[in-house]
Amino acid sequence: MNELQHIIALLSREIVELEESAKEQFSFNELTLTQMHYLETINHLRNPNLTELAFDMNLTKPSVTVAIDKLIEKEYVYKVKSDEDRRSMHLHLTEKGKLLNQMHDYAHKMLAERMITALDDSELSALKHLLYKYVNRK
Amino acid sequence: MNELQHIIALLSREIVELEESAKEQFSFNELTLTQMHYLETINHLRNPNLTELAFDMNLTKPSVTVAIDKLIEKEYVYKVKSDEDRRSMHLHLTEKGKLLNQMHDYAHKMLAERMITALDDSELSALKHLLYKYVNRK
DNA sequence: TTTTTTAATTAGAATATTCAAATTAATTTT
DNA sequence: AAAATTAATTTGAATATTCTAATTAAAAAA
Repeated sequence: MNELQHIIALLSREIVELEESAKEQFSFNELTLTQMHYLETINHLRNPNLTELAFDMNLTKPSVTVAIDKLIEKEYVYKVKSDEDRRSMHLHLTEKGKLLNQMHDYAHKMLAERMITALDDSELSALKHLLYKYVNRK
Repeated sequence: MNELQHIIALLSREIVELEESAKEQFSFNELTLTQMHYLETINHLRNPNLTELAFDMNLTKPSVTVAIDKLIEKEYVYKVKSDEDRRSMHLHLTEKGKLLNQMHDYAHKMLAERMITALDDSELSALKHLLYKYVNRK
């Protein structure tokens, strides 16, 4: 197999593991995997309305309505009626829901720290520069 | 925020997106998110028995028995009775279940290709070298 | 060899997840 | 202004997910 692809596979696996252990640190234990996925998607789409969320997740609107009701009940999400279209409800994460981001931050911080430990200053600066160039490609 | 951590966040997001779009390429549509998670974990643990799988996923054994029955029904998994302990059942992915790995490979290949496109030869070789050093740290 | 422990399963029940069909309320088209 | 469309919800139902308690069969300990 392509060597770069192999290295990416290892790195990718490490990121997944860090995210999973971060999830255990934070007390998201009261949420199912599916509910976590709803929160992730709401976060990623930045306050989508219900139709947008359903479309992105390949689910029907009734399914999403019911799922969101439960996340509202558990205080991870709240709805805001749109001013432009009074039929439309935008979904927001509550402070509790936003812990999700802290969880991701924690995982990313762990990886950054491991890189700092594993590489010396010049290597680290070179890696940072190269990854920076990659993620900011047009 | 730490700059390296920020770059890692972007890279991490990109990997997640590539994995998700790879999932759509392959026809795993007949599986739920949870069932995918079972397959991922079986793959990662390399043919665990039921007890090991339940422990790793923080679930009870009856829950896992039932979930695995469905994945066997759908022909993604099969069980093999252990020779060392005839009570124990080891879980294996079928050929259909192993498509999961091809899916991951596809996502990693996409990322590798994007890196090849975004960087020139010397940059790419430097990046490969640095990531190699990182993932192979003791 | 009898007792205890362990791996997995079965049974039965609660909650979660999802959908199609019908409804309500607001917006857009005619 | 009336008709058609659209966003979200409610209703009712099927399947998935999970658990506790009880059972079966094999292994380990007494």
